[in-house]
Amino acid sequence: MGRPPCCDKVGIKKGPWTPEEDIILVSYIQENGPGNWRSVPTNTGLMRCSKSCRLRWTNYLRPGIKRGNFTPHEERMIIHLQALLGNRWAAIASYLPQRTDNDIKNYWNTHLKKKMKMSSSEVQSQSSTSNDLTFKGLNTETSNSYSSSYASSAQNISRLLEGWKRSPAMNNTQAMQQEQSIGNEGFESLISFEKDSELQSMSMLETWLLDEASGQPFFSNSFSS
DNA sequence: AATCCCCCCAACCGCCTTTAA
DNA sequence: GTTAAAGGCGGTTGGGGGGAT
Repeated sequence: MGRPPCCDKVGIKKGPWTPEEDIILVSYIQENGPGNWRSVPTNTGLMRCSKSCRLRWTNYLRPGIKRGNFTPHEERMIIHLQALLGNRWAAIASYLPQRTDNDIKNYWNTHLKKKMKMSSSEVQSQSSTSNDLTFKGLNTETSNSYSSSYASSAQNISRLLEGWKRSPAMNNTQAMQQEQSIGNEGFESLISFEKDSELQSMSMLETWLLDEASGQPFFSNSFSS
């Protein structure tokens, strides 16, 4: 079976978008809203496939997208979320509403991956004497030992959390953060699961994320002394 | 000044999931 | 319940820009 790629159709344009195409797409979405991408090429006359239109909108044209350098805070969030969720860029992006999953993925692949590698090799040469590796790496620099031990437990947690429905209830702050309706991966739900020790770790991470969002490093308060 | 090399990122590809008929 | 189409996501690529030689 299988289905032919939508962009294989004859006459479909590929490659970089022109400003004219951008204008057409943006003005169409301003009038009709995003969604029903199938009808976009037909209704706009754009020689692009629906997928390409959606991607252009979500990754580039959508309002509220922050471009340019990542802040240290964003960087830390990405590192910790990647340790928690793995390469689930869309889920990670839901915690950084101003960034697209593509941006985060690119940033990870071009900057952070390298950084992590370097710091892991540094730590490997130092870590043989350290006993409390699990949270040491969370303090300022992320270490390999942190990411492997912490990630593995966190990934188990995320597996436990699979199938969670996004919480319909959202407080004001979260609602603001979710202005593009990317989705809430379960902040509130996380906090309500306190029994399981692994889930307690999860809550700690969530607390950290919330603290990070308000500019207060959680782990430096909790673990550095 | 010319060429090479590397990095970055926008966009594409292919697979999986969801939805609708 | 089945199937086809659309939507969504993560991995990958390729072209452009900029620094190094």
